[in-house]
Amino acid sequence: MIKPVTGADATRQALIDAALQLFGERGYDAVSTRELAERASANIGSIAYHFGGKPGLRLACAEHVATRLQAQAAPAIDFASVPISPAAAVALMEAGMERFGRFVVSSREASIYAAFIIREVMQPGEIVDHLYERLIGTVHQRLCHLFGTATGRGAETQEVRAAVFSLLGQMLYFRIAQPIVLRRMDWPEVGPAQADFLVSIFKTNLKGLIAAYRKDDV
Amino acid sequence: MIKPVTGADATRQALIDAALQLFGERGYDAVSTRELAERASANIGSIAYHFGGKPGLRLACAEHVATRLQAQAAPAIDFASVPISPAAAVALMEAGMERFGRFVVSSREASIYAAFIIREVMQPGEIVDHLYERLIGTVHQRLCHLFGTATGRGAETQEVRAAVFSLLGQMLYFRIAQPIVLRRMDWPEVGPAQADFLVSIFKTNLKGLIAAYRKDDV
DNA sequence: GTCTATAAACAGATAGAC
DNA sequence: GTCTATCTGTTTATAGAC
Repeated sequence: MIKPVTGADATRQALIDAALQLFGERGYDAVSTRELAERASANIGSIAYHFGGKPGLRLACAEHVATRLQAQAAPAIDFASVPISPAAAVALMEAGMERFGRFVVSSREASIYAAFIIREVMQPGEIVDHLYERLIGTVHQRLCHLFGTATGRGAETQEVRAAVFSLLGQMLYFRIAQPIVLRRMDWPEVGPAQADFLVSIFKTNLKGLIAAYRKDDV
Repeated sequence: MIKPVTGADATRQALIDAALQLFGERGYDAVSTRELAERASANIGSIAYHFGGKPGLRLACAEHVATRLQAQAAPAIDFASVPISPAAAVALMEAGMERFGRFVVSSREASIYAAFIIREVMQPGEIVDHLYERLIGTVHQRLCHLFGTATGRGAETQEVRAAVFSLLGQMLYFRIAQPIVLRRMDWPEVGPAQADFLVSIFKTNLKGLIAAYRKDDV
């Protein structure tokens, strides 16, 4: 099965790329099918043909995001199901922050995905159900295993679950609120130097959180 | 100057209340003026009369949010300009987390404001400029003073600025992503018990962050 | 100030030519 | 598969009655 770089599949992918960007930037309802087709260099009818309509394109975007982010996060969390030592758990999380955190704050791809996801999360519906089951739930669960091991707590305690949300939430915030962050930090953009700095902040925060939740410390 | 509870001012306020809720829930572009007027028990023409049009109502919403949140945050940060001891700074921040954090995660008002703000932040324009100058910038600056004092660092260092964003970001995240949090935590809602728990999480995170950034520790 | 009628532009969906 | 023309409903803005 060879995928052609042009033709139907190319049009389909161009529509998803255009939709992810525009839905993320301005929200699903604010984007017209005409603008989507124009951005994708396709025609209006192609949306109905490939996805059945605008809602179908929205769901296809969610599937694309889930697949791509799952792949991005996999190296950092795939070892999360096997038993490991607390020190190894800490090392895995730091490596994950280094890799995934940098991706989140500096890549254009993550910018688009984060905006799409947060807009769906704010407007619960079938799309967010899909994202939770295919992406958010499993990633969070595996991170809980790592954080629970690192702190000597049960992976599925309420404290660990909430702490992992704190970790994920701050990363998402630095991505979503980047215009505000740039302004306050006096940065023109998030280039390599700024990404390095933010990754170091994430690591410091991670260390602080692990220390604060470590079982024998509380 | 006595404000009438009915008449022009009441209509104006009803429109702002309805707009804040609907803009936050579905986004500015997704809400029609007809629905706004209906929710506010007003007529469509009143939006043009009181605000000049839909964009004017949007700006009025931002002003209302900035004023209300500024008032909510004031008790926690108003002492932030006077010199205080590190221990006093820590105590002020913990008290602020207790008060403001509980307001953020459990009040309906904060839910509406947070959704409105995050949508504007994601779509930079004149509204977010207004919010930054009237609310975000000053609150962040004062929190930097507290956090800088608590950690023995300069209030305007990059590390302190970023750490304060981490603190604010996690609170905003728990509010914005509440549907996801409820699902993962197995909560039916954020009632008093859940709010207590989340506040305790915020406090633990604050302690962890302060410890991680304390000057003599790094 | 409040409310209604209407205008001009826009939306998504679809039938059908190629 | 691609593209266009068109249908039906909805959008914001506005003019004017009360």
